[in-house]
Order: sequence, then structure tokens, then C-alpha cells
Amino acid sequence: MEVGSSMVVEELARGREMTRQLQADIESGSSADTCRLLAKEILSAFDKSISMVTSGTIVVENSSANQKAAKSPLRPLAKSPCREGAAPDSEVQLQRRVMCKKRKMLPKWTSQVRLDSGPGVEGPIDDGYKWRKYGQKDILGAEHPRGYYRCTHRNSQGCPAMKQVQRSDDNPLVFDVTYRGAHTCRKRPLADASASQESQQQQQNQELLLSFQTGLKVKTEGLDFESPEPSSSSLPFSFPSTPVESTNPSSTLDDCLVGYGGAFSNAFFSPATSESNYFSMAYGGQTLQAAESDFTETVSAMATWSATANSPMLDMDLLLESVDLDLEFPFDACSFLS
DNA sequence: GGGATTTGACCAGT
DNA sequence: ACTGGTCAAATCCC
Repeated sequence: MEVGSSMVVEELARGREMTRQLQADIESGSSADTCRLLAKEILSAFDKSISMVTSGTIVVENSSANQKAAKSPLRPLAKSPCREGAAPDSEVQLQRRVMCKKRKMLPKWTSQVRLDSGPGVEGPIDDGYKWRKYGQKDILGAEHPRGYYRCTHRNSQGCPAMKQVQRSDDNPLVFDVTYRGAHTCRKRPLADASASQESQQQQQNQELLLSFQTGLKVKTEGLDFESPEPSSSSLPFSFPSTPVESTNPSSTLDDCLVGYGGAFSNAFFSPATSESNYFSMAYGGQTLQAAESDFTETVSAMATWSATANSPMLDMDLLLESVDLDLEFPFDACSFLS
């Protein structure tokens, strides 16, 4: 069955409106039953959207990213004399232990997307951030090695963001990209280094919006994604299904709402850029062109909505990590209220 | 020359 | 013992 993209947009917009209503109800002290009803409706709307989008792949055509890396042939094995025969340095060992602890403290994998680099492109797409490869590993059972990247600004700005890129066994043009940790760096240097944090966030949002408006193509291919519910799998993004250590036990429903919105916003803000100037979404393997304005409107509305929900931040990565919820959140949240 | 990548070695978790 | 993740010297590239 062919599903128009506008239907999904409508459904999402409906969910957004109801969420807004829910927030208003909560603020005005409406009954828990009312909230429950609304939450149910919201979930229904989102479930509907999810079922329309049966599966997902983010496809970016002809990205120039990583072509450089692809051009360079594999060098012969560099016999590294390092540490060979060298006695273990206790200080080094200590550092390693510290690193390992830090590693443990990092947030869990926050999102997993499948990026199809498109024909003629040998590497995954540029996601707007600068990454530095620090390792590559052959993974058991996987045809292709996994690449390990960390944010270039790790040293200069202490940015903890990392990602793993692995070429899919099924489709060599598809890359599984797993992100870990939130970017604390600025994507690009600001002209005014003393700019306030707020304006920095605004700029990030602008950049996200811009990259979304100008370059994203989303396609679904019946692929599976990490999801708490099998029935709700297969989206070009993942919900924050894994409980992140909650540092704030008194998280409010507002926080949850913001997180939920963030999850959806993240779906549209999935890090990807390309040179293409249209946005399309496919259902059941068939790509459909979406009116750019529709999605622009949705994205803008979501950003606005997040802002009106007193979002402490609009960085979607942070949103995903800072909120502990799953797909069942609305019910949980309301039962929490009652 | 500086930054990025490659790749064998090392380490911790299971 | 095995595996995934990270380190860091060597090397490449601009």
C-alpha cells in the first residue's frame, strides 16, 4: 500500500499538537485521566507514523565526504616497533585504566543510523562534524572492518563524541553508523568567541535546520533498527530506548516531553548533509518526494515546540542523552503523575 | 611541518 | 581464551 509522505507529516503534526495540549494540561493541572487519554492519543499518532514508515535508511547521494580517504590505497603493513619488547610503563597502564573508567561513564550508544553513501562513494557521508579516525578493527562475523572515530575537537575542546562506522554486509553501499556521546564542541568556530551559550545553541539549531533543509534524503528499505519494541522498529533513527543513568530522579514530565520531541526532531535532524536539494521519504521501498516546505514546517514547529516546552537545550544529541525514556514514555509519565 | 590515517599491540570485559 | 575498543608510532597527504 502506498502511503503519501504528507500523511506521515500530518500524523506527526497531530502528535505534536496533542503533545502541546498535554503540556498545557499538565501546566494547568488537569486530571491525570485527561493526561492519560491525551498520551494515548499521542502514542497512537506516533505509532501510526511509525507503521507508515516501516523501515528506514538515510540516503545521501553523491556525498563528497570521505572520498579522499577512499582514494588513498591501503598502505603496506607498517611494522610498528612501538612497545615491542618494552617493559610496561606503569604510568601508561594507569592512564589506560583511567581511560577505561571514562569510557564506562560515557553515555550509551545514542543513535544508530544507516547511511547509504550512494553509488560511486566509497565512504559514509559527512555528518557535519569533523571526525578523526583512531582505529579500525575486524569484527567477528562481519565482512568489513569497523572504523572508530572520535571528534577532532576532543583535545582542543574536550569533546567526548565518538562514532563507529561499519559497512553493511548486506549492502556494501550502506554504512551502519553508531554515535556515542554528545558533542560539546562547536561545529564551526564562531566569529565571536565570547558569544553566549544561548546564541551558540541558536547557531547550532540554525545549522541543523539549514543542513536539513538543504540536503537530506531519507529512504526506507525495510531495515531493522534498534528499538525497544519489535513492532515499532525500523525507523531511520532510534528512540532513546536505553535508559541513561538518570542524574535527576525528579525529572518532570516536561523533561520527558522535551526528550520525546527531541527524539522526533532527531529523526529529522539525523546528521547528514549532501549536495542534493530535495528531501524525500520512502515507504515500502518506494521513494516519495516530500514537499520541502512540509518538513521544514514540521522541523521548525518541533524546534519551536521544544523551545516552548522550556527545553534547556536544543542540541538533539544532548536531548537524546539527557532524557531517560522509551517508547512507552507517555503512559509511564502519566502513571507517574497519578 | 602539522594534521590525519593506518595498523599492530595492548587492555578490559566476558 | 576470545573479542571489541583504544593506543600510539609510523606513515601519508596537503
